[in-house]
Amino acid sequence: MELVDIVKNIPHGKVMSYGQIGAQLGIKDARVIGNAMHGIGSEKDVPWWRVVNNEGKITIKDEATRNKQKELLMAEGVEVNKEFVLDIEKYRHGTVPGQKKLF
DNA sequence: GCTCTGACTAAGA
DNA sequence: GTCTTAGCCAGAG
Repeated sequence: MELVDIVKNIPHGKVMSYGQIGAQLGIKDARVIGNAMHGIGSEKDVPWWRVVNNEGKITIKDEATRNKQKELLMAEGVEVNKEFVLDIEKYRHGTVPGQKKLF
């Protein structure tokens, strides 16, 4: 199981948190996910934009990339604020058992 | 090789 | 409540 496989597994219009993905990978550091995600940012085969932090917020440093993610999410019907925040409880995918237990 | 940094998270002060 | 600290892993230099 790789990072890209999990990201690809996210259905259209849904999102997952870095922590969730990290949990499935057995990685205990969610930052790694984002770091790896930066590498696949150019990959159009991977819906990297469906990955946000645990608060449902886009915490990307690069403004251009952040803005692009917002657009892509909104294009899929995901409601994103101007603060780059979405309703994580509403759009979360993966139903992690005890989602905040692992971290 | 080793060190730094980071698209994070949870827990403690 | 907000702020700080620690945890821990993958690339880049």
